[in-house]
Amino acid sequence: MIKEEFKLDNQLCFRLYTASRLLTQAYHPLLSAHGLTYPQYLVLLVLWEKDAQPVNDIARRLFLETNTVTPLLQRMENSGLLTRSKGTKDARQMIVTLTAKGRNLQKKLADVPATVGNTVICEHVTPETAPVLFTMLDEMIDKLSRQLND
Amino acid sequence: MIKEEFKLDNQLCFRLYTASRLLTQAYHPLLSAHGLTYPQYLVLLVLWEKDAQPVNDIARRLFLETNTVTPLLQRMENSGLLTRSKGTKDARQMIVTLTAKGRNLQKKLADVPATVGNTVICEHVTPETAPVLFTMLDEMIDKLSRQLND
DNA sequence: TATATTTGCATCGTAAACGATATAATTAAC
DNA sequence: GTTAATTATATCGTTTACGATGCAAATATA
Repeated sequence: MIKEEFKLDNQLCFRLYTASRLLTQAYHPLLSAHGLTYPQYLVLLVLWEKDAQPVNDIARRLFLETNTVTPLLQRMENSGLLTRSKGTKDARQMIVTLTAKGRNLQKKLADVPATVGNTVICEHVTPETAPVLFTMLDEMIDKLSRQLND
Repeated sequence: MIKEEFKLDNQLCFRLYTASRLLTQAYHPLLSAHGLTYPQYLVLLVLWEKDAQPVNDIARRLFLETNTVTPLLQRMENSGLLTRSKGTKDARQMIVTLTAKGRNLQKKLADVPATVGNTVICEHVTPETAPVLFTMLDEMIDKLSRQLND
């Protein structure tokens, strides 16, 4: 008999991995209609909150490495969503700025959050219980990101 | 001002995506010491529970497509963890079977679940509260996997 | 000020993910 | 019993992720 800890049904990581992938897939039809991928959508969320950020700030906000974000931004630049230009204060930085096309996508994607939100609602995950889930995930993210940066 | 629904801090999917990635990174040193990746570890979990399964069963168990699992299994075959052989009953199937090396890894990875388990424990995520989190994630996975298969 | 270290970004290689498509084997329909 | 539809894998192309490494600019140190 297999040890309890090795059963797939007892794995938190597998659940997170699966839920993340499936929920990302739920975004797919909504985003691909506008030529976007989910990580590209995340970059837009970051820049809609605060435009004209260096690569490093975007990467840190998303808990990603710059070697993941750089090519991602290059593709978004190629599709006309943003521009990348050398920083004036610090010449090492690349400042990422939304184009009009990138800004306007916010209006076109206005119903994405609600649409996806509706697809995840179930018995124990509702607008009322979401804060509990958010707290648990936030604490884990906080602890893990600390530990991985040592 | 950005709409509330677009704020990164209000996104469930981003939390799941981040928690999943960071927790997977926590597995990395433990698994790479044995030449494994996290998805490969998941395949081992599946096969340790039940050996000699067709590709399709493994893929369904992991909520993955066969075009993801096939190359994954090919790499694991190349590293000597398993063998793939045509099914006798149904010649279309590829039956995946662990080698001695693949089976023995279970002993060598014996402390992985506990080690990773300790790294995620935080105020609101403990062995006592885990079932709540499991239920929420399971319901979401169940609902999403249904919706995506229509 | 010259040198060493750090920082910000980029490039490269490998391994997932996944949509689209192809191919062979099985099953269904006629 | 052919032909059509389905099923089980596999292949291909594109986009992430991420470790390792490189390079130029900025900062710290001698």
